[in-house]
Amino acid sequence: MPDTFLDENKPANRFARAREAQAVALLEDYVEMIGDLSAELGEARVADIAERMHVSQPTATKSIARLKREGLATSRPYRGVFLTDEGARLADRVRDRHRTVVAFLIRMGVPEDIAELDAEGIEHHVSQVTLSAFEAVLNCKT
Amino acid sequence: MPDTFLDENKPANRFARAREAQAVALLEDYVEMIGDLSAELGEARVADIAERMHVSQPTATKSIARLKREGLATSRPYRGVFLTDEGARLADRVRDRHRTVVAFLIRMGVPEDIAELDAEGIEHHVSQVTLSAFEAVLNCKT
DNA sequence: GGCGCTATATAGCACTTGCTATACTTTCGA
DNA sequence: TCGAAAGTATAGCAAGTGCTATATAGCGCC
Repeated sequence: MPDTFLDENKPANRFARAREAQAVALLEDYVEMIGDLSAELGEARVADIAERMHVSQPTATKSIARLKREGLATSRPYRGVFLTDEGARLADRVRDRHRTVVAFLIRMGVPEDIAELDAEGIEHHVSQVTLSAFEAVLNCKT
Repeated sequence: MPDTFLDENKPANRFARAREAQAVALLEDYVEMIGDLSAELGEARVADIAERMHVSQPTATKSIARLKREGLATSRPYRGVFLTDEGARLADRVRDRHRTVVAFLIRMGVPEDIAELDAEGIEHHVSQVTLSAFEAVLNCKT
């Protein structure tokens, strides 16, 4: 699994690409969440992850299993979940991207609460090129 | 099923909302595609839909069945697929929204081909408020 | 009119992401 | 220390979206 997901692969067409991005979106959300919890509480417990993701605890466990399969996290039974180096890098990138998208939407005149909601869906589909364009807008046109 | 999907429901949080949008995205893509094919060829055949969506023909059939369940399309065995009034309205809205998002990204400096790719994923997560903000940018700042 | 090609439908499988119910471990207080 | 509460894992189910393989219907051509 490459360090960056979306930008490497070039699926057949825009629909296939969007499907690809959607499959990765969940992983990105979980990784960011685990990173946040680790920073806040020192560790990420399954129960906390489930609560914040608004899913049941077994659902969280199942998704965490996928994170482990993908090499993004580790965990031992009845212990907390920890990000691998790769997972931590992904979490940082996801968090930065989220902040950029939210800030960009707000700059475009979108109310903050709606910017936050929309960004959660949009961010997973923003390529590096588009993200850079957003950053350019944020930096230049004060 | 309301005429507009995303903007009506208010799921528990941003993650639930993003999941909601994702479930609707496929329907939107199919509906838009069927609308396009009907306009171009006079009717939308399963084989053409499958080809353009880059999925197998049985997969297209299954998704069309869901469209029919949701009241967005109709079809008789071994005949073409047709949009209901509601489906046609949705198709129009989806097409307009897609155009707006693409145009907006291009205005932000994103190359056209990348704008097209990213828009396919982004558009399904753009609320009416954000879409209006995009339109405002397109109209005002010439 | 019937034969074959094409289009469509159906069956059956895999995987993902949800859920509830239940079993098991850990932890903490009495 | 031991038992209950809390946390975690597992089992089993549903729905959605993919796929391949196969059956069936429609259509055109001889």
